[in-house]
Amino acid sequence: MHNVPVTLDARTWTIAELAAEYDVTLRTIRFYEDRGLLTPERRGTVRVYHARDRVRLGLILRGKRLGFSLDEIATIVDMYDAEPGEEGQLVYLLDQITTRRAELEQRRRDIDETLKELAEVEHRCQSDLKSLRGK
Amino acid sequence: MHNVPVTLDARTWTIAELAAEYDVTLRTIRFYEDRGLLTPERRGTVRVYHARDRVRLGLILRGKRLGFSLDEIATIVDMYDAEPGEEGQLVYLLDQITTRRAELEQRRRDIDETLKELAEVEHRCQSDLKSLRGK
DNA sequence: CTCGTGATTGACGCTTACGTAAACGTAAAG
DNA sequence: CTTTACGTTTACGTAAGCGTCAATCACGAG
Repeated sequence: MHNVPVTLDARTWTIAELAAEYDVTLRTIRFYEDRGLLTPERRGTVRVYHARDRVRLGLILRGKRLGFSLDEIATIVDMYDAEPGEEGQLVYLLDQITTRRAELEQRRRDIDETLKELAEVEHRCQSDLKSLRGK
Repeated sequence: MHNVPVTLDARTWTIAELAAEYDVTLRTIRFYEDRGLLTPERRGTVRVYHARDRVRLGLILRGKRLGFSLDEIATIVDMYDAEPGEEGQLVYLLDQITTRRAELEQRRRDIDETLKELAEVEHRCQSDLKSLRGK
């Protein structure tokens, strides 16, 4: 079903390449590894990042933009490549999804309200500007 | 235009009431005051919160849910009750609004993508569950 | 061999956003 | 007057999320 070819897609990245692409520091990437969010291959002592790591980094940063903590991001990101596993695991995952979805929908409501109010402030500003210039 | 009656709406709140209503600690509310986000009246040494403060607290917490830092929240919240002021100020405000709107719209895109992907994971889980039970 | 480039591991520092006492003030109730 | 409830300031503690050295290693080019 969701089996993925393992060795096709042989492209790899260095830590510096990923850092440049996503505009974060090496320190940040290594920190995410410390926190268990990334698990690059080691070739000797050096880190080698595969497509999987690259995708995960993208997910992590998106999670950050959404205001999740790294711990929360960990549980979210881990859902993406969870293996089928046993029933309990699946049920747990589905529960997590429900929770996260509720949070995200709340955030979207917050955003919409804020955008609406910003639009009002903007209108105020613009009419204030007009009456100031039209004076 | 946007003048508001000053003394109507005489209802006030204690710090504990606000804390209970918004489910935050007293410490948190006082901290926001330290950071200049709230400016309750003082009756002697005691803090007295008016409708304005209550609204601002709501805005602050919404900003937090959106993942803004308190500094960013400060600039956002301050836009809401900015006085007409001079032209430069208005232009600055309009610029801020543009910036914040762009951020919020990015966040909304992030949310929508995440929701979409969560839905996919959910489908996977459910079909996995079925094949596990139907087995 | 040596230099430069890019990588590594500590380890300490810093900011944000509060938590958590400690010590004290005040006002109404018993 | 003492207790109780609710408030206050001061101040140190802490977790998260990195920044910023410093010292070291590996390797290809000259």
